[in-house]
Amino acid sequence: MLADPSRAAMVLALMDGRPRSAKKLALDAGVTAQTASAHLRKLVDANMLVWQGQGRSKYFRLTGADVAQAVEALSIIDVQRALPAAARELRFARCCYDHLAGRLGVALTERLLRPGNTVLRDLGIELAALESSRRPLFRCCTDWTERRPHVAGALGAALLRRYMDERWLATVDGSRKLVVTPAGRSAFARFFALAPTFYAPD
Amino acid sequence: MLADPSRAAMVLALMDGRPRSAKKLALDAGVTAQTASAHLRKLVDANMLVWQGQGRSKYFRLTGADVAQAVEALSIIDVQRALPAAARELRFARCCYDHLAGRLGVALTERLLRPGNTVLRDLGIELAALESSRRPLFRCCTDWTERRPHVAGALGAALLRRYMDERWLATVDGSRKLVVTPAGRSAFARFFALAPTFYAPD
DNA sequence: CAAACTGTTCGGCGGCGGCCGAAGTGTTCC
DNA sequence: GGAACACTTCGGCCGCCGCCGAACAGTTTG
Repeated sequence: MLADPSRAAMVLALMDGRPRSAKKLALDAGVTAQTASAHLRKLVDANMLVWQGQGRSKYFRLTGADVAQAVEALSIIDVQRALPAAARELRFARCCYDHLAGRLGVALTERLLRPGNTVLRDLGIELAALESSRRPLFRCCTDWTERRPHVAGALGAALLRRYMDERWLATVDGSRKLVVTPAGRSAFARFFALAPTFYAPD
Repeated sequence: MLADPSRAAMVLALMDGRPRSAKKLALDAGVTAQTASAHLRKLVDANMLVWQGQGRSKYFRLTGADVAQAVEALSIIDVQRALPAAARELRFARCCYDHLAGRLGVALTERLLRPGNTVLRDLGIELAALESSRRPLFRCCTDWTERRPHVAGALGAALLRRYMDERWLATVDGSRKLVVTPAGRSAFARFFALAPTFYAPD
């Protein structure tokens, strides 16, 4: 499924967890609508995508976070070689379906797990409320560019939602890439004790 | 790379971490030697396999445990559907490169993490000795058939080695599949408090 | 040395599958 | 109603790539 460049482009475009129309995905992949239609059908048959009709459009999204994780896992092979510039930026911060991944995701997770920290309380995140959802509260999702864990599951999703709501992170041209806003730097410093030097390039 | 059935068969055959000759891999994939040679060259160029010459033979193995994990991650999509009989058995216990995965791997890991347990001491496994190696001592590798973590890294490898040395687990016809011996049942009950009912079919 | 064996390169065949143009269904908007 | 739009189906083209047979290079065995 992912071996075909067009299908890979479509799935990659959906990696931020937001639905897209068939037309948009065709443009992303650089193929005509009828070619895209065939590909999307295959991806749906393979249980990787689901869709929802709305008017005359069909909106597709990944079946679940696990599909995104499987796709992320594949990046490991490319990591070995020199990365193109665009991919380098992805390493710093990106959406993995509905939670935060990359260097930043790993660093924040590490702070979150430090004994005695009060990050969740400071942020006002209620674990009890999240536990009502059917999905697991906490999942450790191995970050394939960093080779270290970051937080996924309901908590991971709630945290990313919060970062976005507060405008600490912003999306870049509709891709999975994320950038830290000035407000975000200040907030991550306050809540997570993240030093300014963290943002320096390698 | 993995989209081709022949290459997939070769990589799958190497998932237990042991090297195999080009000829053996050609047989596993059901193709002639010259076809296999072309595939193996591609897999090496893609940094997925490495080889080592020995006499007139070339022995191939996976580049590392991370490649195995990426391959494991892909199985998630198939898990959704009805599994063929052979795959069902893989779910119970298998090698993931050099450590134990599947239901059994997850269960033993869970016991290992219980507060106050003395499993490592009982087994006589020296963490200090493992720390000398360059690879991480402990890695949490998400089990893609169980969706729960099992132990990887140097410790995971040391544990599997121990299970095999003690003949608690045995390989089945050279595949990744593992079966628990009678001695293994008794040992896992003693050291890990694993109930006999654990082995009952779903 | 020849014989046997492992792995490789070369050349050519064949088929799967991705691609598009054209035409058809259903929806929205005026 | 008709025009514009989103998506699908059909048919046919084309190219990539996996496959093998044949021939070749290097190693082991007698």
